[in-house]
Amino acid sequence: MLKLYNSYSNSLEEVELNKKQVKIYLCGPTVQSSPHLGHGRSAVVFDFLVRYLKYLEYKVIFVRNITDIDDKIIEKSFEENISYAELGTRVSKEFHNAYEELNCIDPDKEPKATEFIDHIIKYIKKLIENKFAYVTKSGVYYEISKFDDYLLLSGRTKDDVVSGTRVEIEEDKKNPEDFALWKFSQEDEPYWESPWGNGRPGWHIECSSMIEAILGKTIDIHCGGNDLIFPHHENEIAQSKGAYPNEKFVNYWLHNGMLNLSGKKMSKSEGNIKLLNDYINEFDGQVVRFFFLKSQYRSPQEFSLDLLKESESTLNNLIEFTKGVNPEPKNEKVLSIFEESMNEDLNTAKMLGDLFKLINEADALEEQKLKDLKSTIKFVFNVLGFELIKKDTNRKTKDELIEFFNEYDIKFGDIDQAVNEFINIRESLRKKKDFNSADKMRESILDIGISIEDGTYSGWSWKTS
RNA sequence: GGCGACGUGGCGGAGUGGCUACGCAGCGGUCUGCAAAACCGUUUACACGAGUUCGAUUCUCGUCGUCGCCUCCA
Repeated sequence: MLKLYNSYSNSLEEVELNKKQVKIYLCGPTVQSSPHLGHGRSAVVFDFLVRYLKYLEYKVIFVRNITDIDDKIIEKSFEENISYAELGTRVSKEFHNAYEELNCIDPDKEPKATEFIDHIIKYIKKLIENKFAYVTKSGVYYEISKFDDYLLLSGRTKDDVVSGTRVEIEEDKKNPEDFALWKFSQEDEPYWESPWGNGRPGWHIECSSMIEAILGKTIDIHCGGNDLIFPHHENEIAQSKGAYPNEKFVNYWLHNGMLNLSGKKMSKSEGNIKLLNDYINEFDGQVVRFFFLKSQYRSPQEFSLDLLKESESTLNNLIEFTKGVNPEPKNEKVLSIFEESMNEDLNTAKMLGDLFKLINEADALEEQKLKDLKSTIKFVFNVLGFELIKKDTNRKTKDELIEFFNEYDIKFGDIDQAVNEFINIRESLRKKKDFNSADKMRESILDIGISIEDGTYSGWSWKTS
């Protein structure tokens, strides 16, 4: 039985979902600057969720939005002297590239705020009709005091929020804590026409509106980073309940933990951001993905280069262990470890530990059982979006390879042939006990990412690293 | 200040009222011309103080510390 931690009830709940249709919405990025590792974590951990639900044979409808208009985007586009749309398109591409490298499955729908302006306007109209919103000289605002259940998600009191309010207080707001649904545009700012004046949507309204437009009034699971709990998700609830007071908005709220750098949250405001693409390029999307697997999704997770290297080692060891078998669900123990761990609020860290316990006992197994163990581990990792295949991270060009092998009078045809000839030359040196030269060759071929391992019984083997 | 989370071995990170997770790194060994890989072995941690208990890292209270949110954030 799948249990998930629901932020709304602050407790682990046995989830009840309809096999035929599970509606999931994940708050995606504001496309204002390049994706960082925190964005990666959110995308990957909820990708684990979606993949696991599919494994359990739920029919999932997965929506992840793109916020392509907001204050920051406008500000940034002014700085760069390009349009908000140009900036948004460019950054969206970077996000898509990163998602692909991380092997996150594409959402069924990926709505953009600017594509739903009409619907957003209708939504705001409804809120005004329902007396939850009012119009001023600067925009349209949601009136918090009209919504009794405000702050049930974050567990605050309204007094806390008022005292902590740090946003510039608009003169014409009824209460400082009221938030904008529609902001009238200033000079030069992009705008859309509305019944109240030219402007743009506020940050929170797009999610309520797009969820309704695409998934309907009630969804099963709403995900996002835990830094969105307040105010973003709190305001989404206020909007959705304001528009449809008698409908349940979200059944399960899931929030992932933040990524820390030396104990501090990685965030735009802290300025301690590590860009996703840097690490995807240096390592491999799968290594970064595996890094996220090593921690339970709600825990804060510590990031450092060394920890990423550690992930690479661990992943490579798993790849070595499962080498030469096809992914198949054969070993019951592995499958039960997988399901029991995932059922406990997607405890991927526990799963990994328990699987390694089995691997450590594997030497005692007879051949077929060992093979089944490997197959099943490979299968389970496939379900979670890993290939367990060594990726060729060697970025040498063909010309560089030709040049390298030329040094040893080897004509480069393909890599296997060239390496074989290389090894043969080296073997003859070893036979002549010219170990100095042989060791030099072994050393030099590391430059093109190949390590040669001499074995007593099997002669030698080579593998790319 | 308010609300919340957390403090586990060198680092990371699960978990449990009693059965020394696990990973990575390190160290020793087998093997090897050497190295690597592989395999074997190895370093017995749960902030501190008190309480409950036959027994607490796990429950309760207190202390100290760290972190998050308090309308920018995945």
